[in-house]
Amino acid sequence: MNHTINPEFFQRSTVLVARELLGKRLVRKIGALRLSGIIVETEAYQADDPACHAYRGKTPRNQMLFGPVGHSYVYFIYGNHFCLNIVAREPSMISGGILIRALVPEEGIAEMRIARNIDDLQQLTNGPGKLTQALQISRSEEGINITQPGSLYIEHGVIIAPENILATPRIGITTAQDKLWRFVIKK
DNA sequence: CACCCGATTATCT
DNA sequence: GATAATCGGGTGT
Repeated sequence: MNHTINPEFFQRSTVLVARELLGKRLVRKIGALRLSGIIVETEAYQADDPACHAYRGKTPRNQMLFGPVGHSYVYFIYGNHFCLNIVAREPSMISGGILIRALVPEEGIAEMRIARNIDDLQQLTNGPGKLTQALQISRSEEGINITQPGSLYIEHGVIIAPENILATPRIGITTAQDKLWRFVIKK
């Protein structure tokens, strides 16, 4: 499965889309170079959720979360790292997005090792800031429509059986820890 | 305009 | 397993 995803896919419950993004392939094209990996960890953030950037209203930084679904939202955190989100929400929700937390590298592994300055395959894209570094994603990759082929998009990838998906509290936040909105593929 | 803190990572032990 | 590093944005003065 290597074709892109319908925009309607992202116009559903943010939590549902976060779960269904597992197994999809994230593709980054830089000229003739193609880098990709299978999404194996996501987190959902939506408007009525204190942990969501958009919870306290629209600002220049988070406005993408209120914008069209199926587009990228990139933010800078801890003074060092970029994190990649995909805008997704049901029509009744004002904002929402899904943090892509980890990939299993597929194509362009040699290029990723150079970008990361590290050899260990396990460490290449196993964190939100790590995968953006490996795929060379920064603020200039914000606002891209990831439902059509371009410099950044998502393909169908592989099917993940429901029994292989684990739901847990989200990482690195202090509120709403009762919400099991982090999804990972069991190893 | 100053202060505070964060959806993290690398680099130790 | 623990901790320092690091700086842009949000919030309030």
